[in-house]
Amino acid sequence: MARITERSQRGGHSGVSIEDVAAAAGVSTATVSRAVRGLPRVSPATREKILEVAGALGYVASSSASGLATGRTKTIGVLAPFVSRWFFSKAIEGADRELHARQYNLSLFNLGGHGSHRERLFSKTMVYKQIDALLVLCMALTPDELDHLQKIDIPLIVVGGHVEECAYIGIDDYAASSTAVRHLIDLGHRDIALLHGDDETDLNFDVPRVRILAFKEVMAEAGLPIRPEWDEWGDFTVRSGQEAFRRLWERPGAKPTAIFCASDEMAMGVIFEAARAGVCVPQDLSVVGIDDHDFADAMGLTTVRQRPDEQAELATKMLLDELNGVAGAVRSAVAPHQLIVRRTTAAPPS
Amino acid sequence: MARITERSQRGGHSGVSIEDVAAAAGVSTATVSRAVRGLPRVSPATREKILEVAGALGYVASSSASGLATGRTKTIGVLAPFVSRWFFSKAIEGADRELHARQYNLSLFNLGGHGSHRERLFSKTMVYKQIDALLVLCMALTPDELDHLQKIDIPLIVVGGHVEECAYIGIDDYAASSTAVRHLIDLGHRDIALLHGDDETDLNFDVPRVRILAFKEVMAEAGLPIRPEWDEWGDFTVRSGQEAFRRLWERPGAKPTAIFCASDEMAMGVIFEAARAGVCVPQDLSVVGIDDHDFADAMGLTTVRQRPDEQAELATKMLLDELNGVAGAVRSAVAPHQLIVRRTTAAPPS
DNA sequence: TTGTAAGCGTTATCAT
DNA sequence: ATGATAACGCTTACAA
Repeated sequence: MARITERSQRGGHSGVSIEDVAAAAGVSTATVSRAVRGLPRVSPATREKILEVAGALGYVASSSASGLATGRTKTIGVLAPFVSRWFFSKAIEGADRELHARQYNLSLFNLGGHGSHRERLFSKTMVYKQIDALLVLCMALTPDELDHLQKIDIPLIVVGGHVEECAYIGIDDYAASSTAVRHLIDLGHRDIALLHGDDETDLNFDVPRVRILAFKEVMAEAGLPIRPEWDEWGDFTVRSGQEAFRRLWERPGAKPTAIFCASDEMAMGVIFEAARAGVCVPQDLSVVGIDDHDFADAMGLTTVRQRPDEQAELATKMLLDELNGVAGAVRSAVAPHQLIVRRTTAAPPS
Repeated sequence: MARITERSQRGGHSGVSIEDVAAAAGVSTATVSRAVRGLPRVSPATREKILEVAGALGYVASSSASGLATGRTKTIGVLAPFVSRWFFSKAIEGADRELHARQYNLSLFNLGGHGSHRERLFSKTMVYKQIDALLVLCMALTPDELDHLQKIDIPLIVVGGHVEECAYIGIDDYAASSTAVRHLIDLGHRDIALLHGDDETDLNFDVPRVRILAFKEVMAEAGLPIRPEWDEWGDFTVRSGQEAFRRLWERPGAKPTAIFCASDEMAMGVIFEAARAGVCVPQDLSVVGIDDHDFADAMGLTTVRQRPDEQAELATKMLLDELNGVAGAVRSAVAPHQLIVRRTTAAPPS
């Protein structure tokens, strides 16, 4: 009682508890709890009064307290190797949309690509017991990490790439890549270079491999040669695209008339650098990417569109459904992709 | 006791509590608590044993429980109008770095630009009582929202723009803009267009205004005319830069020889569209932006660099220091900027 | 150095 | 429909 008074005198707002509301409304805390959560077994009159009092007092439940009582934190974790790259920022946006629409919080864990503070995150208190479910964005997990997550035993889903034994949402990378390469071939290209993603780094795991495979098989299918000296790699960034182009053009010998890039950012790097080198796109060189990055339209980049935000949104929905008791809500699904032909691809010079 | 056994049989890992550890180590929960948190008053031997047991059991404290007990959630909230735009994603990255390095969690709230689910976020349970401090990224707050935040009474800081009565970290927008415009003037330009940020939208609040002001004053100072028909606006996106360029070039009459853009993304839009229109940059048109976006280097964009990640990192540090008892740790500070001359600016055509 | 026990603010189970 | 009351798992005086 003394405490309640103290608080009221202090100016209220800061620490009004359910008890304060109960006292002010002349009911028990149990009733307040039901009322504010919209649960049944509260008479309309009581509910109204409680809501009014609660509003006036600026009451909002302590998440720690209800978390303790219910065992659920109402927040889901999002694990990402980067946040400022297109795919990831879009995915985060999508997850956030769904999460906040359903009154959940989003706890972001940026692993920073190459296992920097990575170990700490997994083995320590962080992820664990702070979240009800986990959304993993496009990154490989070590067996250890996987094991750890398994033990935590919370709903888990990965977006944008396959992880063994985990449900995942993503496009059909093989089909998407094939589409892009075939587009080039249909245009009449025979000398096609490949700019694939880095295989050494841990992120994007087998996504790069699948894209490489698709390229090779489609080329072979069409009876076209695959030249090792036209097989370049990058790490999905613009800069690596620039560097790849430079290496390609500095090397003596014939030049390709087209290049298939495993991501739009790399494709853009190629285009920027081609412009500097006086190589005209698409007259001298056709460029196709994958993603449909925000800038792709402005640059006229031909690409295969995917929507990471929608993928993440769907994944989040599944997680939340699972948490709400829908058993089996979390399941793998393949997201759509679509070839978008713009101005960086054309028939090869004759 | 019965419960402990049940749990152990269930497979352990999922719900080991401090009591389980205490029992297994033959000490009290108080001692375990001290030991795992590295507090003094625990003999080396006991500590070692406890840590060992805790490790074996896979114990990690429940954040809800300790949150309840201590009144601190160990998470700070980050409010952003967007997450997939350069400034914001970089800032989030910076905040995350500092936060996770100091064992804090980052709870992300994406307000989505124009007050969409915005009201809900502020007036409801979300932000409130879930976080120990708040980092606001470059957005205006309504008086209501401000009032609300004031009442919550947690450390607050804003990055990337001024909000009344709040500590903020950001570059000196006036100086940065002046530098950019002066660069153009020094190059010999007299016919300079302005592509400023949208004033109507709520984000970036007075940042646009300051940049406009700087442009006008520097122009006036140099005795240069400001033509209303060369005063275009955008919303900081590439697309809006493209549209602005189109409007500028479709309009009959003389064309500027240079354009000062209030952001790199808009500058890029201008450049892309100029290329399509056959206008050569920088021969026909010099373009300067602000930001030093990830793509700026690849495109050769002359710009004024700022580092949102470092700004957010500093802001976060201040917040954390304040939480750790350093009174007055949260204070306004101006972040550095630097003119980076690249290849989109040159002397005007003679 | 270590233990006891009283909170912390909710939720949930039973009664009533 | 409403109210006691026992958890929930941890922290923290205060004792020992």
